Amino acid sequence: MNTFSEENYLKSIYRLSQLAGVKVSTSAIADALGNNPASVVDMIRKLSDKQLIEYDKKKGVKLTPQGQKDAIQIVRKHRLWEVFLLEKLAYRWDEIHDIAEELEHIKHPDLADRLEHFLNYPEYDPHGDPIPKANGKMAKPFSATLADGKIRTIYRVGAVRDTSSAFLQYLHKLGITIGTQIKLHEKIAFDQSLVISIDGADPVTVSQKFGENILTS
Amino acid sequence: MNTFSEENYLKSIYRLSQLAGVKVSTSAIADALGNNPASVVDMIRKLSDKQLIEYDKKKGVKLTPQGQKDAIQIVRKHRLWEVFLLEKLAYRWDEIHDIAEELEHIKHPDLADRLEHFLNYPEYDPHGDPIPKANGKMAKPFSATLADGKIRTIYRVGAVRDTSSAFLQYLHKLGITIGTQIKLHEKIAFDQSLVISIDGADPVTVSQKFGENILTS
DNA sequence: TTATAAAATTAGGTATACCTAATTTTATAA
DNA sequence: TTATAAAATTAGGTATACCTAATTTTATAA
Repeated sequence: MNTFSEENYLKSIYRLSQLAGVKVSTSAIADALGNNPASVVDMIRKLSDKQLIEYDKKKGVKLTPQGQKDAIQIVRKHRLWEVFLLEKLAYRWDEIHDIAEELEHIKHPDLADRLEHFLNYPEYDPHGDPIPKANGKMAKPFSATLADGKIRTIYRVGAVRDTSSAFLQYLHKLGITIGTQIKLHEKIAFDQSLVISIDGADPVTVSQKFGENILTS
Repeated sequence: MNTFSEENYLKSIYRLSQLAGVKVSTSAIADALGNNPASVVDMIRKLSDKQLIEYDKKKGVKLTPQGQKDAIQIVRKHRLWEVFLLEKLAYRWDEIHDIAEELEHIKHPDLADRLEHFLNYPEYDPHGDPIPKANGKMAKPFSATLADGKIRTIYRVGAVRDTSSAFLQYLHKLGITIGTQIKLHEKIAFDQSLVISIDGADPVTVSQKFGENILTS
Protein backbone atom coordinates (compact mmCIF):
# COMPACT_ATOMS: atom_id res chain seq x y z
CA MET A 1 0.00 0.00 0.00
CA ASN A 2 1.30 3.43 -0.91
CA THR A 3 1.12 6.58 1.17
CA PHE A 4 -0.80 9.67 0.19
CA SER A 5 2.46 11.29 -0.96
CA GLU A 6 3.67 8.27 -2.89
CA GLU A 7 0.34 8.17 -4.69
CA ASN A 8 0.68 11.79 -5.71
CA TYR A 9 4.14 11.16 -7.11
CA LEU A 10 2.96 8.10 -9.05
CA LYS A 11 0.09 10.07 -10.51
CA SER A 12 2.33 12.96 -11.53
CA ILE A 13 4.88 10.62 -13.08
CA TYR A 14 2.11 8.85 -14.95
CA ARG A 15 0.76 12.12 -16.33
CA LEU A 16 4.18 13.42 -17.32
CA SER A 17 5.00 10.10 -19.02
CA GLN A 18 2.00 10.55 -21.27
CA LEU A 19 3.05 13.94 -22.57
CA ALA A 20 4.99 13.40 -25.78
CA GLY A 21 8.56 14.64 -25.77
CA VAL A 22 8.72 15.36 -22.06
CA LYS A 23 11.52 13.76 -20.07
CA VAL A 24 10.24 12.82 -16.63
CA SER A 25 13.13 14.50 -14.85
CA THR A 26 13.63 15.46 -11.24
CA SER A 27 12.79 19.06 -12.01
CA ALA A 28 9.76 18.21 -14.14
CA ILE A 29 8.28 16.25 -11.22
CA ALA A 30 9.21 19.03 -8.79
CA ASP A 31 7.38 21.55 -10.97
CA ALA A 32 4.34 19.35 -11.35
CA LEU A 33 3.97 18.83 -7.61
CA GLY A 34 5.23 22.21 -6.45
CA ASN A 35 7.94 20.52 -4.38
CA ASN A 36 11.63 21.23 -4.06
CA PRO A 37 13.83 19.13 -6.41
CA ALA A 38 15.72 17.86 -3.36
CA SER A 39 12.49 16.34 -2.04
CA VAL A 40 11.89 14.71 -5.40
CA VAL A 41 15.31 13.06 -5.25
CA ASP A 42 14.35 11.55 -1.89
CA MET A 43 11.10 10.21 -3.22
CA ILE A 44 12.65 8.86 -6.42
CA ARG A 45 14.92 6.76 -4.22
CA LYS A 46 11.98 5.58 -2.12
CA LEU A 47 9.80 4.62 -5.07
CA SER A 48 12.75 2.89 -6.75
CA ASP A 49 13.30 0.83 -3.60
CA LYS A 50 9.63 -0.11 -3.68
CA GLN A 51 10.09 -1.15 -7.32
CA LEU A 52 7.40 1.21 -8.53
CA ILE A 53 9.68 3.25 -10.78
CA GLU A 54 13.01 2.89 -12.55
CA TYR A 55 15.38 5.78 -12.67
CA ASP A 56 18.03 6.40 -15.26
CA LYS A 57 19.94 9.65 -15.05
CA LYS A 58 19.78 10.05 -18.82
CA LYS A 59 16.22 8.91 -19.52
CA GLY A 60 14.53 10.11 -16.35
CA VAL A 61 11.84 8.25 -14.42
CA LYS A 62 9.78 5.39 -15.82
CA LEU A 63 6.98 3.52 -14.07
CA THR A 64 7.45 -0.22 -13.62
CA PRO A 65 4.44 -2.42 -14.49
CA GLN A 66 3.39 -2.34 -10.82
CA GLY A 67 3.88 1.42 -10.61
CA GLN A 68 1.80 1.85 -13.75
CA LYS A 69 -0.96 -0.31 -12.28
CA ASP A 70 -1.00 1.67 -9.05
CA ALA A 71 -1.01 4.99 -10.91
CA ILE A 72 -3.90 3.94 -13.13
CA GLN A 73 -5.99 2.93 -10.11
CA ILE A 74 -5.55 6.41 -8.67
CA VAL A 75 -6.51 7.99 -12.00
CA ARG A 76 -9.54 5.67 -12.11
CA LYS A 77 -10.70 6.82 -8.69
CA HIS A 78 -10.05 10.46 -9.50
CA ARG A 79 -12.13 10.38 -12.66
CA LEU A 80 -14.98 8.39 -11.16
CA TRP A 81 -15.25 10.80 -8.26
CA GLU A 82 -15.28 13.69 -10.74
CA VAL A 83 -18.30 12.18 -12.45
CA PHE A 84 -19.98 11.74 -9.07
CA LEU A 85 -19.30 15.31 -7.99
CA LEU A 86 -20.60 16.80 -11.23
CA GLU A 87 -23.57 14.54 -11.85
CA LYS A 88 -24.78 13.76 -8.36
CA LEU A 89 -23.66 16.69 -6.24
CA ALA A 90 -24.08 19.30 -8.99
CA TYR A 91 -20.64 20.83 -8.62
CA ARG A 92 -19.39 22.99 -11.45
CA TRP A 93 -16.85 21.85 -14.03
CA ASP A 94 -14.08 23.93 -12.51
CA GLU A 95 -14.69 22.79 -8.92
CA ILE A 96 -14.54 19.03 -9.20
CA HIS A 97 -10.82 18.54 -9.83
CA ASP A 98 -9.63 19.76 -6.43
CA ILE A 99 -12.19 17.76 -4.47
CA ALA A 100 -11.37 14.62 -6.47
CA GLU A 101 -7.70 15.16 -5.58
CA GLU A 102 -8.67 14.34 -2.01
CA LEU A 103 -11.21 11.61 -2.71
CA GLU A 104 -8.88 9.68 -5.03
CA HIS A 105 -6.77 8.64 -2.03
CA ILE A 106 -9.55 6.82 -0.20
CA LYS A 107 -8.40 3.23 -0.02
CA HIS A 108 -11.04 0.62 0.28
CA PRO A 109 -10.83 -2.42 -1.94
CA ASP A 110 -14.03 -2.18 -3.95
CA LEU A 111 -15.12 1.40 -3.39
CA ALA A 112 -14.14 2.40 -6.93
CA ASP A 113 -16.00 -0.59 -8.38
CA ARG A 114 -19.17 0.22 -6.43
CA LEU A 115 -18.96 3.86 -7.39
CA GLU A 116 -18.49 2.93 -11.04
CA HIS A 117 -21.56 0.72 -10.90
CA PHE A 118 -23.59 3.45 -9.18
CA LEU A 119 -22.55 5.91 -11.88
CA ASN A 120 -23.52 3.42 -14.58
CA TYR A 121 -20.04 2.71 -15.95
CA PRO A 122 -19.11 6.07 -17.48
CA GLU A 123 -16.44 5.89 -20.20
CA TYR A 124 -15.20 9.46 -19.87
CA ASP A 125 -14.93 11.91 -17.02
CA PRO A 126 -16.38 15.43 -17.24
CA HIS A 127 -13.14 16.75 -18.75
CA GLY A 128 -13.28 14.15 -21.53
CA ASP A 129 -10.54 11.92 -20.12
CA PRO A 130 -11.16 8.19 -20.41
CA ILE A 131 -11.89 6.39 -17.11
CA PRO A 132 -9.77 3.26 -16.63
CA LYS A 133 -11.77 0.09 -16.00
CA ALA A 134 -11.03 -2.10 -12.95
CA ASN A 135 -8.55 -4.07 -15.08
CA GLY A 136 -6.70 -0.88 -16.02
CA LYS A 137 -7.92 -0.72 -19.63
CA MET A 138 -9.43 2.47 -20.94
CA ALA A 139 -10.56 4.11 -24.15
CA LYS A 140 -7.90 5.98 -26.15
CA PRO A 141 -7.57 9.54 -24.96
CA PHE A 142 -8.22 12.28 -27.50
CA SER A 143 -4.93 13.58 -28.81
CA ALA A 144 -5.61 16.01 -31.67
CA THR A 145 -5.82 19.61 -30.51
CA LEU A 146 -7.77 22.49 -31.96
CA ALA A 147 -4.41 24.20 -32.57
CA ASP A 148 -3.53 21.35 -34.95
CA GLY A 149 -6.82 21.75 -36.84
CA LYS A 150 -7.35 22.81 -40.43
CA ILE A 151 -9.08 26.10 -41.21
CA ARG A 152 -12.66 26.19 -42.47
CA THR A 153 -13.31 22.95 -40.56
CA ILE A 154 -15.76 22.20 -37.74
CA TYR A 155 -14.51 20.28 -34.72
CA ARG A 156 -16.27 18.81 -31.71
CA VAL A 157 -14.73 19.41 -28.27
CA GLY A 158 -13.88 15.94 -26.94
CA ALA A 159 -11.79 16.82 -23.92
CA VAL A 160 -9.68 19.52 -22.33
CA ARG A 161 -6.01 19.11 -21.55
CA ASP A 162 -5.62 21.74 -18.84
CA THR A 163 -8.00 21.25 -15.92
CA SER A 164 -7.08 24.36 -13.94
CA SER A 165 -10.03 26.38 -12.77
CA ALA A 166 -8.65 29.42 -14.63
CA PHE A 167 -8.99 27.55 -17.94
CA LEU A 168 -12.31 25.92 -17.07
CA GLN A 169 -13.83 29.21 -16.00
CA TYR A 170 -12.68 30.79 -19.26
CA LEU A 171 -14.35 27.95 -21.17
CA HIS A 172 -17.49 28.46 -19.15
CA LYS A 173 -17.45 32.15 -20.03
CA LEU A 174 -17.08 31.30 -23.71
CA GLY A 175 -19.87 28.74 -23.49
CA ILE A 176 -17.64 25.81 -24.37
CA THR A 177 -18.17 22.37 -22.87
CA ILE A 178 -17.65 18.75 -23.95
CA GLY A 179 -19.53 18.32 -27.24
CA THR A 180 -19.50 21.96 -28.31
CA GLN A 181 -18.98 22.50 -32.07
CA ILE A 182 -16.13 24.83 -32.93
CA LYS A 183 -15.41 26.10 -36.42
CA LEU A 184 -11.81 27.10 -37.06
CA HIS A 185 -11.84 30.11 -39.37
CA GLU A 186 -8.29 31.29 -39.40
CA LYS A 187 -4.85 30.95 -37.84
CA ILE A 188 -3.08 34.26 -37.39
CA ALA A 189 0.39 33.81 -38.85
CA PHE A 190 2.04 36.21 -36.40
CA ASP A 191 1.35 34.31 -33.14
CA GLN A 192 -0.79 31.33 -34.16
CA SER A 193 -3.87 32.83 -32.54
CA LEU A 194 -7.06 31.16 -33.68
CA VAL A 195 -10.23 32.76 -34.97
CA ILE A 196 -13.10 30.43 -34.15
CA SER A 197 -16.83 30.42 -33.88
CA ILE A 198 -18.50 28.57 -31.05
CA ASP A 199 -21.71 26.72 -31.88
CA GLY A 200 -22.22 28.94 -34.89
CA ALA A 201 -21.94 32.25 -33.04
CA ASP A 202 -19.92 35.28 -34.17
CA PRO A 203 -16.17 34.61 -34.54
CA VAL A 204 -13.87 35.29 -31.59
CA THR A 205 -10.10 35.12 -31.28
CA VAL A 206 -8.28 32.83 -28.84
CA SER A 207 -4.59 32.17 -28.23
CA GLN A 208 -2.48 29.30 -29.51
CA LYS A 209 -2.14 28.12 -25.91
CA PHE A 210 -5.91 27.99 -25.70
CA GLY A 211 -6.11 25.87 -28.86
CA GLU A 212 -3.50 23.45 -27.58
CA ASN A 213 -5.64 22.73 -24.56
CA ILE A 214 -8.79 21.84 -26.49
CA LEU A 215 -8.77 18.21 -27.63
CA THR A 216 -11.02 17.41 -30.56
CA SER A 217 -12.84 14.18 -31.31
CA MET B 1 -7.89 23.74 9.90
CA ASN B 2 -7.14 20.56 11.83
CA THR B 3 -4.98 17.67 10.70
CA PHE B 4 -6.25 14.16 10.14
CA SER B 5 -4.88 13.15 13.55
CA GLU B 6 -6.27 16.13 15.38
CA GLU B 7 -9.68 15.36 13.89
CA ASN B 8 -9.52 11.81 15.16
CA TYR B 9 -8.69 13.01 18.66
CA LEU B 10 -11.53 15.54 18.62
CA LYS B 11 -13.96 12.88 17.49
CA SER B 12 -12.83 10.44 20.18
CA ILE B 13 -13.01 13.07 22.88
CA TYR B 14 -16.48 14.05 21.69
CA ARG B 15 -17.68 10.45 21.83
CA LEU B 16 -16.16 9.79 25.24
CA SER B 17 -17.69 13.01 26.59
CA GLN B 18 -21.13 11.73 25.68
CA LEU B 19 -20.81 8.51 27.66
CA ALA B 20 -22.29 9.10 31.10
CA GLY B 21 -19.92 8.65 34.01
CA VAL B 22 -16.78 8.36 31.91
CA LYS B 23 -13.90 10.69 32.68
CA VAL B 24 -12.15 11.68 29.47
CA SER B 25 -8.71 10.83 30.79
CA THR B 26 -5.39 10.38 29.03
CA SER B 27 -5.75 6.61 29.23
CA ALA B 28 -9.39 6.60 28.09
CA ILE B 29 -8.39 8.48 24.95
CA ALA B 30 -5.37 6.22 24.45
CA ASP B 31 -7.63 3.16 24.65
CA ALA B 32 -10.20 4.63 22.28
CA LEU B 33 -7.61 5.45 19.63
CA GLY B 34 -5.26 2.54 20.21
CA ASN B 35 -2.38 4.94 20.87
CA ASN B 36 0.20 5.05 23.62
CA PRO B 37 -0.75 7.33 26.58
CA ALA B 38 2.48 9.25 26.04
CA SER B 39 1.28 10.19 22.55
CA VAL B 40 -2.03 11.32 23.99
CA VAL B 41 -0.23 13.65 26.39
CA ASP B 42 1.53 15.25 23.41
CA MET B 43 -1.74 15.76 21.56
CA ILE B 44 -3.59 17.08 24.62
CA ARG B 45 -0.96 19.80 24.81
CA LYS B 46 -1.31 20.56 21.11
CA LEU B 47 -5.11 20.75 21.14
CA SER B 48 -5.01 22.88 24.30
CA ASP B 49 -2.66 25.31 22.57
CA LYS B 50 -5.11 25.45 19.67
CA GLN B 51 -7.90 26.20 22.18
CA LEU B 52 -9.93 23.23 21.07
CA ILE B 53 -9.91 21.48 24.45
CA GLU B 54 -9.41 22.33 28.11
CA TYR B 55 -7.49 20.00 30.32
CA ASP B 56 -7.81 19.69 34.04
CA LYS B 57 -5.84 16.94 35.75
CA LYS B 58 -8.81 16.11 37.99
CA LYS B 59 -11.67 16.43 35.55
CA GLY B 60 -9.96 15.24 32.38
CA VAL B 61 -10.43 16.67 28.89
CA LYS B 62 -13.33 18.89 27.86
CA LEU B 63 -14.01 20.31 24.40
CA THR B 64 -14.16 24.10 24.11
CA PRO B 65 -17.07 25.53 22.10
CA GLN B 66 -14.83 25.61 19.02
CA GLY B 67 -13.59 22.07 19.64
CA GLN B 68 -17.18 20.91 20.00
CA LYS B 69 -18.11 22.59 16.72
CA ASP B 70 -15.21 20.98 14.90
CA ALA B 71 -15.98 17.55 16.37
CA ILE B 72 -19.64 17.76 15.37
CA GLN B 73 -18.73 18.63 11.78
CA ILE B 74 -16.64 15.46 11.58
CA VAL B 75 -19.46 13.39 13.04
CA ARG B 76 -21.82 15.01 10.53
CA LYS B 77 -19.62 13.99 7.62
CA HIS B 78 -19.10 10.50 8.99
CA ARG B 79 -22.82 9.84 9.32
CA LEU B 80 -23.75 11.35 5.97
CA TRP B 81 -21.16 9.22 4.20
CA GLU B 82 -22.51 6.16 6.01
CA VAL B 83 -25.95 6.84 4.57
CA PHE B 84 -24.41 7.26 1.12
CA LEU B 85 -22.42 4.03 1.34
CA LEU B 86 -25.41 1.99 2.47
CA GLU B 87 -28.13 3.51 0.33
CA LYS B 88 -26.28 4.38 -2.85
CA LEU B 89 -23.36 1.98 -3.00
CA ALA B 90 -25.23 -0.93 -1.36
CA TYR B 91 -22.59 -1.67 1.26
CA ARG B 92 -23.61 -3.80 4.20
CA TRP B 93 -24.33 -2.43 7.68
CA ASP B 94 -21.07 -3.73 9.08
CA GLU B 95 -18.87 -2.39 6.26
CA ILE B 96 -19.78 1.28 6.20
CA HIS B 97 -18.16 2.45 9.41
CA ASP B 98 -14.55 1.85 8.36
CA ILE B 99 -14.97 3.48 4.95
CA ALA B 100 -16.68 6.50 6.52
CA GLU B 101 -13.70 6.82 8.88
CA GLU B 102 -11.68 7.77 5.82
CA LEU B 103 -14.28 9.83 4.02
CA GLU B 104 -15.08 11.97 7.07
CA HIS B 105 -11.72 13.71 6.75
CA ILE B 106 -12.31 15.10 3.27
CA LYS B 107 -12.25 18.84 3.68
CA HIS B 108 -14.10 20.87 1.19
CA PRO B 109 -16.34 23.67 2.42
CA ASP B 110 -19.74 22.56 1.20
CA LEU B 111 -19.23 18.89 0.35
CA ALA B 112 -21.20 17.77 3.41
CA ASP B 113 -24.03 20.15 2.56
CA ARG B 114 -24.23 18.91 -1.03
CA LEU B 115 -24.11 15.31 0.08
CA GLU B 116 -26.85 15.95 2.62
CA HIS B 117 -29.02 17.48 -0.09
CA PHE B 118 -28.33 14.58 -2.45
CA LEU B 119 -29.32 12.11 0.28
CA ASN B 120 -32.49 14.09 0.94
CA TYR B 121 -31.64 15.37 4.43
CA PRO B 122 -31.60 12.13 6.43
CA GLU B 123 -32.18 12.58 10.19
CA TYR B 124 -30.45 9.39 11.32
CA ASP B 125 -27.57 7.34 9.99
CA PRO B 126 -27.86 3.59 9.36
CA HIS B 127 -26.84 2.82 12.95
CA GLY B 128 -29.62 5.02 14.30
CA ASP B 129 -27.37 7.90 15.34
CA PRO B 130 -28.72 11.40 14.65
CA ILE B 131 -26.98 13.33 11.88
CA PRO B 132 -25.98 16.86 12.90
CA LYS B 133 -27.32 19.61 10.63
CA ALA B 134 -24.98 22.20 9.11
CA ASN B 135 -25.58 24.42 12.17
CA GLY B 136 -24.56 21.59 14.50
CA LYS B 137 -28.06 20.83 15.79
CA MET B 138 -29.31 17.27 15.75
CA ALA B 139 -32.13 15.12 17.05
CA LYS B 140 -31.70 13.66 20.56
CA PRO B 141 -29.84 10.39 20.42
CA PHE B 142 -31.59 7.34 21.80
CA SER B 143 -30.35 6.64 25.30
CA ALA B 144 -32.46 3.84 26.80
CA THR B 145 -30.93 0.41 26.28
CA LEU B 146 -32.63 -2.93 26.00
CA ALA B 147 -30.73 -3.98 29.14
CA ASP B 148 -32.63 -1.24 31.02
CA GLY B 149 -35.98 -2.50 29.72
CA LYS B 150 -38.87 -3.97 31.67
CA ILE B 151 -39.82 -7.61 31.17
CA ARG B 152 -42.92 -8.54 29.16
CA THR B 153 -42.51 -5.36 27.16
CA ILE B 154 -41.98 -4.87 23.42
CA TYR B 155 -39.28 -2.44 22.29
CA ARG B 156 -38.30 -1.08 18.89
CA VAL B 157 -34.61 -1.02 17.97
CA GLY B 158 -33.79 2.65 17.47
CA ALA B 159 -30.01 2.51 17.26
CA VAL B 160 -26.95 0.49 18.16
CA ARG B 161 -24.25 1.74 20.48
CA ASP B 162 -21.38 -0.48 19.34
CA THR B 163 -20.63 -0.20 15.62
CA SER B 164 -17.91 -2.84 15.41
CA SER B 165 -18.35 -5.32 12.59
CA ALA B 166 -18.34 -8.17 15.15
CA PHE B 167 -21.49 -6.75 16.74
CA LEU B 168 -23.15 -5.77 13.48
CA GLN B 169 -22.54 -9.18 11.95
CA TYR B 170 -24.07 -10.79 15.06
CA LEU B 171 -27.12 -8.57 14.68
CA HIS B 172 -27.34 -9.51 11.02
CA LYS B 173 -27.24 -13.17 11.98
CA LEU B 174 -30.04 -12.64 14.51
CA GLY B 175 -32.08 -10.71 11.95
CA ILE B 176 -32.00 -7.47 13.94
CA THR B 177 -31.89 -4.09 12.24
CA ILE B 178 -33.15 -0.57 12.94
CA GLY B 179 -36.91 -0.85 13.51
CA THR B 180 -36.96 -4.50 14.59
CA GLN B 181 -39.46 -5.28 17.40
CA ILE B 182 -37.93 -7.05 20.38
CA LYS B 183 -39.93 -8.44 23.28
CA LEU B 184 -38.06 -8.74 26.54
CA HIS B 185 -39.24 -11.93 28.28
CA GLU B 186 -36.87 -12.34 31.16
CA LYS B 187 -33.67 -11.12 32.79
CA ILE B 188 -31.58 -13.96 34.20
CA ALA B 189 -30.71 -12.95 37.77
CA PHE B 190 -27.33 -14.69 37.73
CA ASP B 191 -25.63 -12.69 34.96
CA GLN B 192 -28.30 -10.33 33.65
CA SER B 193 -28.60 -12.26 30.41
CA LEU B 194 -31.74 -11.38 28.48
CA VAL B 195 -34.31 -13.72 27.02
CA ILE B 196 -35.87 -11.97 24.05
CA SER B 197 -37.92 -12.71 20.99
CA ILE B 198 -37.12 -10.98 17.76
CA ASP B 199 -40.05 -9.91 15.61
CA GLY B 200 -42.26 -12.48 17.33
CA ALA B 201 -39.98 -15.47 16.72
CA ASP B 202 -39.02 -18.10 19.30
CA PRO B 203 -37.15 -16.72 22.34
CA VAL B 204 -33.36 -16.61 22.33
CA THR B 205 -30.90 -15.62 25.03
CA VAL B 206 -28.39 -12.80 24.67
CA SER B 207 -25.84 -11.35 27.07
CA GLN B 208 -26.15 -8.24 29.21
CA LYS B 209 -23.41 -6.67 27.09
CA PHE B 210 -25.54 -7.29 24.03
CA GLY B 211 -28.53 -5.60 25.66
CA GLU B 212 -26.48 -2.57 26.63
CA ASN B 213 -25.58 -2.01 22.98
CA ILE B 214 -29.16 -2.00 21.69
CA LEU B 215 -30.76 1.43 22.03
CA THR B 216 -34.54 1.47 22.06
CA SER B 217 -36.88 4.16 20.81
C1' DT C 1 37.34 24.04 -25.93
C1' DT C 2 36.05 26.40 -22.04
C1' DA C 3 33.07 29.39 -19.32
C1' DT C 4 28.61 29.64 -17.58
C1' DA C 5 24.07 28.34 -16.57
C1' DA C 6 20.90 24.81 -15.32
C1' DA C 7 19.87 20.50 -13.20
C1' DA C 8 20.70 17.09 -9.86
C1' DT C 9 22.33 15.74 -5.66
C1' DT C 10 24.14 15.79 -0.91
C1' DA C 11 24.25 17.27 3.79
C1' DG C 12 21.91 18.63 7.35
C1' DG C 13 17.60 20.50 9.22
C1' DT C 14 12.26 20.85 10.49
C1' DA C 15 7.32 19.54 12.04
C1' DT C 16 4.18 15.85 12.71
C1' DA C 17 2.67 12.03 15.09
C1' DC C 18 3.86 8.39 16.77
C1' DC C 19 6.89 5.14 19.98
C1' DT C 20 9.55 2.91 24.46
C1' DA C 21 11.54 3.20 28.91
C1' DA C 22 12.00 5.64 33.04
C1' DT C 23 10.10 8.55 36.43
C1' DT C 24 6.67 10.98 38.95
C1' DT C 25 2.10 11.58 40.58
C1' DT C 26 -2.29 9.91 42.09
C1' DA C 27 -5.53 6.46 43.65
C1' DT C 28 -6.52 2.22 46.20
C1' DA C 29 -6.06 -1.29 49.59
C1' DA C 30 -4.02 -3.32 53.65
C1' DT D 1 -0.94 5.72 57.53
C1' DT D 2 1.77 3.46 54.36
C1' DA D 3 2.70 0.16 50.66
C1' DT D 4 1.47 -0.86 46.16
C1' DA D 5 -0.74 -0.48 41.87
C1' DA D 6 -2.35 2.42 38.23
C1' DA D 7 -2.18 6.59 35.65
C1' DA D 8 0.20 10.37 33.88
C1' DT D 9 4.17 12.45 32.40
C1' DT D 10 8.93 13.24 30.86
C1' DA D 11 12.97 12.28 28.17
C1' DG D 12 14.63 10.82 24.27
C1' DG D 13 13.88 8.30 19.99
C1' DT D 14 11.81 7.02 15.05
C1' DA D 15 9.80 7.43 10.12
C1' DT D 16 7.72 10.44 6.90
C1' DA D 17 7.92 14.07 3.88
C1' DC D 18 9.17 18.03 3.41
C1' DC D 19 12.79 22.13 3.45
C1' DT D 20 17.39 25.33 2.52
C1' DA D 21 22.08 25.92 1.32
C1' DA D 22 26.08 24.07 -0.63
C1' DT D 23 28.19 21.18 -3.93
C1' DT D 24 28.61 18.39 -7.94
C1' DT D 25 27.31 17.06 -12.44
C1' DT D 26 25.52 17.96 -16.95
C1' DA D 27 24.08 20.81 -20.75
C1' DT D 28 24.55 25.01 -23.50
C1' DA D 29 26.67 28.88 -25.58
C1' DA D 30 30.61 31.76 -26.72
